[in-house]
Amino acid sequence: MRCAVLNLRKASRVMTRLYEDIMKPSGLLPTQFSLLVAVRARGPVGITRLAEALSMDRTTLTRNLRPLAREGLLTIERASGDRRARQVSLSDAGLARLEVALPLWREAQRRTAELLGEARLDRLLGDLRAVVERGGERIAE
Amino acid sequence: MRCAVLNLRKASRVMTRLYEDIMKPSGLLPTQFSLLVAVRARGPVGITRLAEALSMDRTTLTRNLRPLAREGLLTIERASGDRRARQVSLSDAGLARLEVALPLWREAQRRTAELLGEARLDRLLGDLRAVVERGGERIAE
DNA sequence: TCGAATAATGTGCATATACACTTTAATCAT
DNA sequence: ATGATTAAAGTGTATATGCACATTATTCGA
Repeated sequence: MRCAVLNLRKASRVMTRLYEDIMKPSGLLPTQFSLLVAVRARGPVGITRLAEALSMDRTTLTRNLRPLAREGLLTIERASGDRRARQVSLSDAGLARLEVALPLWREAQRRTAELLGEARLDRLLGDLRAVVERGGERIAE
Repeated sequence: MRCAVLNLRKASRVMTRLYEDIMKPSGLLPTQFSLLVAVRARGPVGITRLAEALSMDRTTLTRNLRPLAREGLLTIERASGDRRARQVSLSDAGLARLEVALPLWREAQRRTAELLGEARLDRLLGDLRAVVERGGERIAE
């Protein structure tokens, strides 16, 4: 069917399984890997800001952090200034885990490019970003 | 980041919220709507076959059927021939619900086309289908 | 300064997702 | 015919997702 949400969700399921398979030896699921990468790129960062960067609901992020914090891959600490806020940081173990996962992630990327072709993949990524940019503004309401 | 699974999942979240908002008055979530449409198109259909059509794990489908069966929108009955199999069918209430939801779905489609432009949306749908076709074959292994 | 509005986060609940394992029934090979 | 294999489906467990509501702390206006 020519339905945007159905086709996005279907493709999302397929791609998630592909990355999961390849990245399994790292012990990280694709979402968890993305989360660690996002935290590494932003240094200590608040939950709300991190959620916005991932176009993810804040409360979803809170729970997605849990298994990673449980494993000690990142830390969630009360901020020094604002006592409401919490800062998420990558731990040394988290960085080490990322280094295990990165080659596997690159292999999954390679496999994806092989499936679709570089040009089509680039085009798809651009269109997906357009969806996020143009459709994601409701979040700020 | 130039990551296929991250961008697909992000876009999927954004688009899901957009459709959810618009379709809310129907009482159907996007996944549930897609499921009813898929059942309507296939008449009485087995769980495994339906799951394949949706690129969805069979056990996920089993659980996704539950709230719809609970509301009486579809029925799940033992097949006459094979006593292992179950047949999923759309009920009259399901059909009625679909007719409530369809105009809302069309509005969500219209809004999506407005956000991306017709041409870009068509291109995106084609690329997503390519992901499903080329990446989804692992399921058959 | 103190009460109201705002901001950052967490919880309860429900759905979505899928792997590993189990159960039951059909089919197939000998 | 019967034991082995295959096929259809369900369950246990864990993560992913987000809305409604609650909590706590900051900020801001009179």
